[in-house]
Formats: sequence, structure tokens, C-alpha cells
Amino acid sequence: MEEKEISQAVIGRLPRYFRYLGELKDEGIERVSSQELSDIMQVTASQIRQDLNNFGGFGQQGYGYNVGHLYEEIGKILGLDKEHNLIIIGAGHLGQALFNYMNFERRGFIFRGIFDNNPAVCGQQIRGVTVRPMQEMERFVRENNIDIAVLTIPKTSAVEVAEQLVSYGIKGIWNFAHVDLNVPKGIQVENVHLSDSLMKLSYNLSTHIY
Amino acid sequence: MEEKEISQAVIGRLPRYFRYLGELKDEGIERVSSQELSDIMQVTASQIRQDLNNFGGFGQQGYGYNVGHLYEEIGKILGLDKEHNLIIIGAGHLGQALFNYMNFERRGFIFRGIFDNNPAVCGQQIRGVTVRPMQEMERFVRENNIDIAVLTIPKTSAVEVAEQLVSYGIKGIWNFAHVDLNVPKGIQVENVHLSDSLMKLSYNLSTHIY
DNA sequence: TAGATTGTTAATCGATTAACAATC
DNA sequence: TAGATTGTTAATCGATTAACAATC
Repeated sequence: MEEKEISQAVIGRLPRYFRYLGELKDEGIERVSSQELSDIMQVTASQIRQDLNNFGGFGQQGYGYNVGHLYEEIGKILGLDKEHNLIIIGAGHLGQALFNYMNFERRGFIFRGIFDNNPAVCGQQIRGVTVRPMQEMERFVRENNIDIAVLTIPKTSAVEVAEQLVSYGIKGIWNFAHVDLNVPKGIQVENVHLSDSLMKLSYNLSTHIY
Repeated sequence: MEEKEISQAVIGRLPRYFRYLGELKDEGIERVSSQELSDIMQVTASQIRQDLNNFGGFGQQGYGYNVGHLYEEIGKILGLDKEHNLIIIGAGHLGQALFNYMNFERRGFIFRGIFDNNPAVCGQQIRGVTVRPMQEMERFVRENNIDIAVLTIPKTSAVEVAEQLVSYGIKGIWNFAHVDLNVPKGIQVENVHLSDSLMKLSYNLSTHIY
């Protein structure tokens, strides 16, 4: 049950706070003021305080914020204190790249399986895990309590596969397919549209040449 | 020379317009009104008209927009009518995945080379192209008129490598390293912070469970 | 012409920044 | 206590939506 809806603009900034606080923590720094954070992160101190106060008063007047404590609290807000069970759908280059990237697992995002509908790929081993055929998805999702599916398949099949996954009980989709998924309310979709990102870069390049 | 600065919020929506218009075009649809686009894209017709009118009047009263023409115009705005020469720095799984993804090339983003500083990887072939050692970067960038570098290296070396690339004449960086790059004014950076994206998904999952 | 739909101005809404009283 | 810095309210800024006159 949530108190009040927090804007996605705020949520979008939390991972960056989390990253900088982690770095300060690693450097052994114990306390930080919103002004100091402002200086290194290039956002206003006011915004930092506003953002954090959406979730409660983590600071102390005259002192600032305790780095370790704030780091941990933001981690909790982001749900990093819980484990998530993921599967990857699509064992192409991108799917394999994500599957191999260990840093996600350190944050509690555990890849439990990887699927593909190409018989030539099924059975192959990636990081000691066998690529499974997509017919086994439903059973696997239900038996392994999978809550997040990573879609690294072509846009042509993504919409249909997403619907299937939702019907199997998936709660979140990390979508790398270049298509908008249509999912029921309550199912979370986070899109990573790489070509959109590249186009933005292209736009900014073409307008900032003097 | 630019007329007035256009907000990144608007720019961020252009690739999506472009995608939907491309689909309409492929379906053989010739004209579309802002209201029709609104219905299929789930944004207000008002926003569509406002966004487009930042760049000029592409429509016609009483008629709407010509799909093919608008598609082409947005493509031009995004700089997709020009070719970009890219190199990838970091021939790990992600670098290879991007290098292998042909759809970028269809939009004019041509991967000219891929580099790595691991001697075991250098010399390997990817799509018929040899992975080069990073010592060759400078010469390659200058000789091949490279304007965009894709950073798929660990955060530890990303900041330094970015600085080098800028000094070699790179104009844009597509940054997959989980660190903020500090580049001179006029150099464009587009970040793809995958773990930030995953954290946002995690947040939304944890708050939308009823 | 009448109908439709844009381009654009005005109104609203939300997000960011500034200011300052509360308080450690 | 005096100084520092938060938490929070108020002011500003920008982005989105609504409305409508212009016009095809």
C-alpha cells in the first residue's frame, strides 16, 4: 500500500544517488551534506533534499546525511534488499551478454534460465546453464517463482511472448525489443530502446555542430 | 545554427513517432491525423501537434499529416539522412552484441571497427572484422572520420578512454559504462545505464504489489 | 461552401528551485 | 549557545493540455 504516488522523474534519479553514495561509502566517507552531493553530482541541493524527503527524513539538521545509512535506505526503496528471479527470452548476442553480466546478480537480480525458440541454439551451454526451448517457459516460470522476464527477441514475436509470460505469472518485463508491449495494469514494463537512444545522440550531434 | 533550443523531452519522443509512422507507412497508409496517431500511440493529440510544430508545419488543415512525408522529415530531424561512422570500444559480450546488430547500420550508423585492450581478444574476427588493440584507436579515428564511439568497457577505464577519444576528434559517445563521463562542451554523451533501468523496474515492482 | 484538422495561443498542471523556519 | 544544514513551504519555471481561430 503506497502513501502517495511518487513521480517517475524522482525514481529515475534514485539509482544515480545510489551510485554516488556507494562510491562515497567505498572511499570511507561517513557524512555528506546535500550541498556537497550537489557539487559532485551536478544537481541542485534543493532537488536532492526534495527527492529524499519523498521517502522520509534521512538527514539531520546541522549534520547532513550519513552516507552508509542513506545508501542502504535508497537500496531498500529501490527494492535491492529483495531477490528477483529472472529469465531471459532470446539467447542471441544481447541475451547472452546480459546473462553473462554478473553485476546484476550482485544487486539481487538472479538469472535463473535462458530460453530460445531456435532448435540450433537450444541445448547450448552459457555460463554452465543450458538454453531451454520456449515450450518449457510456462513450467519453468511457475516452478521457479520467476518474477521478471527479459525480452531480447525480435519485435515480431515480442508482443505475443509478453502476453504469454504475463499469463504465466510474470510481474515485470525488461523489454529490449523495439516495440511497445501492451500489458495489463499491475504488470510493470521497463523499456530499453537502444535505437531510440542512438537516434537521440544523432539528433544532438546534428544540432550542436557550430 | 539553431533557432531555439528544443527540450530533450520533445527529442526523446521523436524516435517513437518515427517508429509508428514507419509502421503506418509499411501498412500502406498515406495520411494520419493527430487524433488517429493519438489513439494508437497513447499520447494526446495536442502533444503530437505541439511537438511537431517545434520543427515546422508538416500538416495541412482539414487533412492531417502525410505519413511518408512526416516519416522522412522526422528522420531528417534525427539526422538519419546522414551516415555516422562508429567504433566500439570493448569487445566483450555487449560490445559484440551491438557490433552484430545490423539494424543500426540500416539507419546509417556504420560500425567501422571494434577495439579491446585484452591481447587474447585482439586479432579475433567478429563479422569478418578484426578486433584491434586500443593503441591503434587514435590513428583509426583520424583516418576513418569516426564521429561516434560506443563505450562498452568497465567503468574503471571509461572516463580515461572517453577523454582520449575526445582528444582524437570524436564528437559523440554512446556510453554503456556505469559512470558519468566528463566531456567538454560540444561533445554529446548519451548514456545507457542498464542497471539503473533495472533498478527502476525493481522499484515499480515493489510499489505496485497490492 | 461546409467539415475537418491543423497551428498556435492561453490555461493548467507538475516539477524544479529558492527561501527560511525548525532543529540538531 | 552559535553554526550548520535539514525539512518544508512558497515562488518560479517549464511542460502538457485545452481551446479555438486560421485555413485547407
